[in-house]
Amino acid sequence: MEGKNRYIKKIKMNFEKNIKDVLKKQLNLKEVVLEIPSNIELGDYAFPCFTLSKFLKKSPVQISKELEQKIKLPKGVIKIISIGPYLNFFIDKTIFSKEVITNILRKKEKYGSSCFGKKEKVLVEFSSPNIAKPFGIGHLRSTVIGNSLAKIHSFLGYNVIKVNHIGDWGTQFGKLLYSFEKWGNKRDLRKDPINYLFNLYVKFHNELEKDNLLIEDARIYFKKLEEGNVKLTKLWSLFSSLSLSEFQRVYNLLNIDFDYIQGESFYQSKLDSTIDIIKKTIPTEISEGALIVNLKKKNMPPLLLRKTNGSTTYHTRDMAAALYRLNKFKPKKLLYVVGSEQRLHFNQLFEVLSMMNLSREKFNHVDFGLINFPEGKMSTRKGNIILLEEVLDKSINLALTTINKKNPSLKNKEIIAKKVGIGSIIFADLSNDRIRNISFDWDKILDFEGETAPYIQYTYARARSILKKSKIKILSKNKIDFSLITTKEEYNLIKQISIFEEVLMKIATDLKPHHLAKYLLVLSQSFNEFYHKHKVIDLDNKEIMLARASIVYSVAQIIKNGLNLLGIDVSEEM
RNA sequence: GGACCUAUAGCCUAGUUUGGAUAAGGCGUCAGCCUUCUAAGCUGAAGAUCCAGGGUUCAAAUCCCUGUGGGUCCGCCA
Repeated sequence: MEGKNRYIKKIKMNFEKNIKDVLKKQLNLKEVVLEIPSNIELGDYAFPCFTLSKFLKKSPVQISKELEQKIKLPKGVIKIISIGPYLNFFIDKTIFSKEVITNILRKKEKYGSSCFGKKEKVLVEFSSPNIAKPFGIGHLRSTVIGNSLAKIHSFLGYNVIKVNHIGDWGTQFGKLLYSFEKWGNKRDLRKDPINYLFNLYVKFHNELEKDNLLIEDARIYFKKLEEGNVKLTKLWSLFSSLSLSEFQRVYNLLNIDFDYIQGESFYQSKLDSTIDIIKKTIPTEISEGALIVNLKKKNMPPLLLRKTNGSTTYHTRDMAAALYRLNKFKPKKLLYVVGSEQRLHFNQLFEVLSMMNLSREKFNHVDFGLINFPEGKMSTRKGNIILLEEVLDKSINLALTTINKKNPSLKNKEIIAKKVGIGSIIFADLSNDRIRNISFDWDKILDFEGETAPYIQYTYARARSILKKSKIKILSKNKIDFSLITTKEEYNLIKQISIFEEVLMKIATDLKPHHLAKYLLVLSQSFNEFYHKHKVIDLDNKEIMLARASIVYSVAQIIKNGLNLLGIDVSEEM
């Protein structure tokens, strides 16, 4: 708690501490707990009197009433009122507003950032699409969650390493190489690489249903690949480079980049030594001809290091990756942004690492739910998936249509449509707790009203438009009279603004970006309420105009900073 | 058979980790608001046995137990 305060309490006046000190002295207690009232009109802090009633042998209502009479005003507090069993504190809005707003005017696009992370390294593994398969809507989740977590950690002063752990190895490539040799040719491959390979993959699975011995052929092909068969390796690397250049299109669209693209194949040369280290450090055994780490004591199935035929599994490659990353980057935290269906896999992996005395706490499986069709599961193998590019394109097109309808004279329509269309898709994913499954619905994902990115982007454009029309230059050296901030709507905004940093810190702890998405929605809602109730541009009262404009400026700045941390762009107009 | 996740208005969700003041928001429905800073907006109304049943507590959507529904996973796929 203390450590937390050190980083986030840039505000000089520590209202909370002042109130606690006075209460502690008055009640002769070592510790008191304050709450934030549910309604802003009930005050800024509240002290519940329930627990006291036991040894004071009075009702909480009575205690609260007596305290109201006896207690002296803490510094920064202007009013104390007993409301039922609570003692409610109202702080000096002028001081509070001044400290919050001056802070943001000073820090601008850095507002909310800090040195909380102390430059410690955080490795984020995310996106990780599979070569030779289309970039489906399912891969959106890891991509945008990982990107957002990476950005937020950087913003909080961590040294972030972004790794794209491409699925480019394993029996699936045995299947593909086998299929290509049997049914494929290079001329058709060049025309439309991913679709062509994808169709081969689907064909393989169709054939597999008729003849389940085919899987053995696939395993043999993968074994040959692992052993460095020249012809297959050449083919594999052709598939790989064709796929990567297609993926790059999606990353460009989403404006996402990586520090390392190290697919599973990257660890191939490190597998033997990895197995050696594991064998030396912890007990392993041969079971049904395969090399395993037995995890029965941990109530888990074994970790499979080497298959009966001698080739490796993704367990082995993930172990190699973990050891390599610990050794090379010495990270404080490692985040694996991978779907929740792999939970057991990561629990096994982390358990083995912990058996090897490699600190378990560093490793985090940032898991998330599936994207399903309302009628059931999407399946790459069966070929019923939705392409991410298709979703993005549709969304951008719809945004363009909407602009033409609502604001036909707007300049740079295409650029803005792209920001809105893509932002909308990203936000739809990030705005709910990642653990929940998502039921894919075209109508829902192509909706720009209500709790969506366009709603927030629109709020931003509104705010910027006011500032532009007011012709006021908001500078940190401006003399702003904060005592003119008197309305409920204004103060509500100041309160919202003040907790931005706390929201980011929470995300660094529980790794859930939806807190930020929900925060930006509430901030935008509060702003729109304010917007409709109070006029900012008022040429008769320049002082009030300046005070209100400083709030408008601050809200816009936070929306910009916040959306950016989710990987979403804003536009000055829309 | 076992393990993990999940359940909040017609629908989608926040709140659950850290128990407190009338359970919050969006979609949809109904009634209003554009000659005044962008209506992708705002105001109001209707709409909730917080899955069920027990327990702990002054106080439970939140903690504990037992069920039920849904999802995911359970060595040679990743």
